[in-house]
Amino acid sequence: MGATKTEHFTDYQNHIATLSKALGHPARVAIIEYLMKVDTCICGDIVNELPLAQPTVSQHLKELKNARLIKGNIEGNAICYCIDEKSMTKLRDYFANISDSLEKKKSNCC
Amino acid sequence: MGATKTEHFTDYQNHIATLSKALGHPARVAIIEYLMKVDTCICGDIVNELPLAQPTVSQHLKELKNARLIKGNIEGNAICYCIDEKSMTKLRDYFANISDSLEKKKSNCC
DNA sequence: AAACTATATCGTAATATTGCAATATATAAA
DNA sequence: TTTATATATTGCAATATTACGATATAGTTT
Repeated sequence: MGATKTEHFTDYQNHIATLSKALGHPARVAIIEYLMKVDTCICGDIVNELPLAQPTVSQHLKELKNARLIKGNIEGNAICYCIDEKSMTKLRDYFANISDSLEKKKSNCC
Repeated sequence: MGATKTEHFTDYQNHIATLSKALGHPARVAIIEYLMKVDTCICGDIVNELPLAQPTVSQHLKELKNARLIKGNIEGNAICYCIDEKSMTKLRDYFANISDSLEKKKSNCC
């Protein structure tokens, strides 16, 4: 036990869960927000923005990268991180679909 | 260590993280999908839909309820669960905002 | 080459999550 | 009131996550 039984669920369910899980930590939400704020993608200094040690930030960046929420390009010495538009679009579409369906149904049983 | 340092982040960041985290497990995504599918809110039998034991499902439902992604009304013997529209709207708005901003910027640096 | 800078990895401790059997609770049906 | 049904809670084992100091890696600068 302790391990998620991913094999029992559909690829789509696992994918949405992976994307959501990656955003399931305030530090990672903060990283996304920072990447949005700086407009152009930044090369480093996310560490200075967050109240966490460098290895911790690196770990969070890795998780966002594994989930494909961000991309990282090597830029000489530093690494240039930015948001992966595709994944964000996927999440937007997922929740938009749910929200719109609920609005149409107006199921007011609860 | 091991505990998330929530106090270092904004309420908004923590809120988005909480909602995302709640959907960060395929079983909970499956529950949401099931609640969408059955149109009217169901009273039980989610357990029969999932490849997990009853206490495990109950626990997942509790987490979705804690995050306010679903609501549960006592209906005699059983409990009537359904999606909380407000939280879904919040997530939709969050990701729509990010997606739209990215589209406008067209920051093609990565 | 040596020193500096930026980022990643390793190792480890603290805590959280996942999953389920056993059990509790509470309403419904007999 | 006994029995059945639906859901929650408890307790516990296995695993995952979070955080960070120490260290490694790799490019840059001097």
